[in-house]
This record gives sequence, structure tokens and C-alpha cells, in this order.
Amino acid sequence: MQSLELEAWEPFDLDATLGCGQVFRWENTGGTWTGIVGDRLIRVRQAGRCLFFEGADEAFIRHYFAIDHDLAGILESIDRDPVIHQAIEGCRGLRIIRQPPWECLASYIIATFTNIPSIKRRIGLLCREFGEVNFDEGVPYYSFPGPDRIAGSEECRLRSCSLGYRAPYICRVSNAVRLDRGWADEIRELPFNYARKRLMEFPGVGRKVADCVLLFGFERLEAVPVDVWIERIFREYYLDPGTKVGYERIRQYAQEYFGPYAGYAQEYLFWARESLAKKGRAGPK
DNA sequence: TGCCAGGGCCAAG
DNA sequence: CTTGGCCATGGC
Repeated sequence: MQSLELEAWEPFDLDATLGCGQVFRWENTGGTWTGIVGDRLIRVRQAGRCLFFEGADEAFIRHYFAIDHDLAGILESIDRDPVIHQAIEGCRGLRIIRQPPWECLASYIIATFTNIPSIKRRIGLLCREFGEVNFDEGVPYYSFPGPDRIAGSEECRLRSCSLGYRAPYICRVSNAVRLDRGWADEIRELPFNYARKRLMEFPGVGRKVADCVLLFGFERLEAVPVDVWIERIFREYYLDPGTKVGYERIRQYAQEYFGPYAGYAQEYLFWARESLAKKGRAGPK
């Protein structure tokens, strides 16, 4: 196992970062996280400012976990009220990490209208069915399948991954992306709203999935995915009761209110969603 | 067992 | 541009 030492100005919380629901291929067993990124299996463990890791070099770890984000500065910029402040104190050190674009796109299509344990299970099945097999000390593990490994396959094989009605989306997106190798580079170069529209041309990609892909796959930290939890939180704490609350209204409010790192605010609120929602339901207005 | 979940699509209004 | 029904599946 290698190790690296984080500096005092590099706050990082491995458990919050990998456990907050932004990635789906990491598991925590006894304090050590095991995940598959690309075709490698990585293990990471945190002890204070020290990170122990194997399966990748230090540069990869620092880049993947976005240790270069000025998180202290980002949190200071979004810490604008007691609600977000509580969320920040609950998981300070949570970082929005750099996911591979294709895996991110496919994963968040699979993530629609279901729950996080189910998402992880389905993605695991998809990888076992279509991914390339590698071995870690004799134990097989599977990479996230590239679009060409899925494209052209029978829809029923995707159905076997419990994808339900999302199966045709994954099939069609795989075909579309396979024929458009530069799609990610194209999106990377586009201004935010154009990149968003471009993503929404993919079948199975609406506003919410597009915002997730922009935030988690393209490092557009101003993106604010609005799922039912975020909508609930903004309804309860941020927007005047009785006003119309559509997706765009909430998203634009969040972006204006929290600024260029609104995506970080969204993720901290999402992490605190249960306590915030519970408090909202039980307590008086 | 019924309700809910990191929604998108499509047809109507 | 907004609304409502529908979609497969499994966790709780």
C-alpha cells in the first residue's frame, strides 16, 4: 500500500465522498473502500490526513478525488445560511470527484426513478454481463463496459440486468455514442447551456440526468441536479411557500443564490437530505 | 403489502 | 410552457 499526506488546506472526507451517492461502484468494507475505475481496481483507506491506497499512483488518486479543488474556499463561498451550514458541518470534506464521462452518462440514465442500492446492484449486473474481466489476486472484477461492448446486443440481455424500461435507453445511447467518438470532447468545449442541451439529445437524458453528468462527469460545478429530495429541501427552506416550483425555477434559484459552486451546495444538501427532510416534516413551520 | 425512489417521454391542455 | 399518466424494478 502506498500513502499520501494531505495538507491542512486540503480537507477531505473519503467516507462522505464515496458514500454520498455520486458514484456507484465503490464499497466500504471495514473502513477500506474498494472501487473499480476504468479497468483498475483501487483500494483506499483514510486515517486523518493520511490516505492509504493501492491500484493507482498518487497523481491518479489526487486527480480522481479532485484534491486540487479549493474545497475550503468553495465551502466558504456557499456557506450562506443555517441550512447549508448544517449540511457542510455534517460532511465537511466531501468532494465532487472526476468520473469518466461515459460511465457517468450511462450510470445516471440507469439511476432514474429508483434508489441508490438498486442503482448499484443494476450497474454491477451490467458490468458483470458486458464489462471486461480482470483479476485481483485471482478474484474476478469487471470494468464498466464501453459503448461498443453494449451496442448491438439484444435488448433482452440488458433486461437481464434489471434495467427495466431503461434498457432501450442504454442500448440506444450506446449506439449513438459509438458512432460519435468525440461526443465528450464536444461537450467539454461547449458553454454550459449548450452542453446541457446536447446531452439532452440522448435518449433517456432529461434535465436531471444532464445536470448530473455535467456536475459529476464534466466538472461543471455550477450544475444543480434537482431530484425529489433537492426539490423537497428547496420547497421547505428556500422558496416562498405557495410559489410555483418547477425544475428550472429551483435550479436557477440555486445557481443564483449559491453561485459558481452551486453544484457543491446541492451535493452537501443531498448528503443531509434525510435529516433536513425529517426536520421539515416533524417540526413546525 | 403498499409506497417510494438521484425521471424521462409523450400526449393534452 | 406546464401537466398528468405511464413506464419496470426492488428496497424499505
